[in-house]
Amino acid sequence: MTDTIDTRYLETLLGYNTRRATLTIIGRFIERMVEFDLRPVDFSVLSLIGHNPGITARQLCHTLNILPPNMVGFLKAFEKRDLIDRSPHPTDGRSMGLTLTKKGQQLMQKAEVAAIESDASAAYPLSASEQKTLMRLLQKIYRNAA
Amino acid sequence: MTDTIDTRYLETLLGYNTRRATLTIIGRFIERMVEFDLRPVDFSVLSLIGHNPGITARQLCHTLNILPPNMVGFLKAFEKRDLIDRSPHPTDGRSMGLTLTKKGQQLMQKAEVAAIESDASAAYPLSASEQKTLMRLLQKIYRNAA
DNA sequence: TATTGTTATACTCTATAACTATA
DNA sequence: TATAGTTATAGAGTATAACAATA
Repeated sequence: MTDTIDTRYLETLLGYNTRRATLTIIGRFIERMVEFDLRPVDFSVLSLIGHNPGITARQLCHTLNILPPNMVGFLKAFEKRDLIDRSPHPTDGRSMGLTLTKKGQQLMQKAEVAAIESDASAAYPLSASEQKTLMRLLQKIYRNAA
Repeated sequence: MTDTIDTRYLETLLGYNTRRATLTIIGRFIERMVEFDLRPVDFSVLSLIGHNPGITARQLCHTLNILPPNMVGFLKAFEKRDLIDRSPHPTDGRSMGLTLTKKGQQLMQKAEVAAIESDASAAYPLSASEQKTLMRLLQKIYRNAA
């Protein structure tokens, strides 16, 4: 490994750069979430339930691009950990409305603060204005996707 | 699915935004590479071999963060497709120097052009100057990772 | 003793088919 | 007939342990 590897071509590719940055940021996030026993997908699901009480599994799947069969296990595990409640949906007998339990709320309150801290630490080489710009440009890409 | 889901908190997170943008860009890349029968990881490996003739498997693993046992199958498949050659390493009898075959060079010449086109199409909502800025900010994040 | 490449294997993540209960 | 949730299962992708050959 004394030779230097030429990665200049790959570094001209947007996909390569976004992927590397994602790995850096998510890697840090994973470490930070160990204390809450949450993986990134757990965090996203619970955060959405917290901010959208009564949301259904189907809506979670659609929003987070998770296939329904893969959501089942997540929700089961959250229920077992007493982080969520499932109540009959008011108008649709097939669905269950999902809410955070008191324990779930307390966990996510701390986890969401930690997530913001983790992000900030990953973005520390960037100024506040650069961070704002970066978010704006990233959102432009995935919102305008054809 | 008539209700709107509130994703505002998640959208304040850098990790969420980079991941969503990565999925958009890589998704497009995957489609574009179908005609070359290359997955993203195949493209990265072959591109590095092309730009670094004589590179070893270990160097590829280190550069692309791939574990050695998982590289074995990739290289076997490339050899079977007559895309790479393995020659004895000049100074280290344990290693093999990897190079692209003529066929591999021809494939990657086209694939690298297609990759740039795919990137450009994913980045079309951004001006040229915004694209340059985005790359710079992303590189700042993964290069300065603590 | 350490490193390269390899085999075998396990674990996680993601994807598909098919079923039930309800709309 | 279509949709929400579920089960079972298959396929990628990623991880660890252990080995032979070479440094």
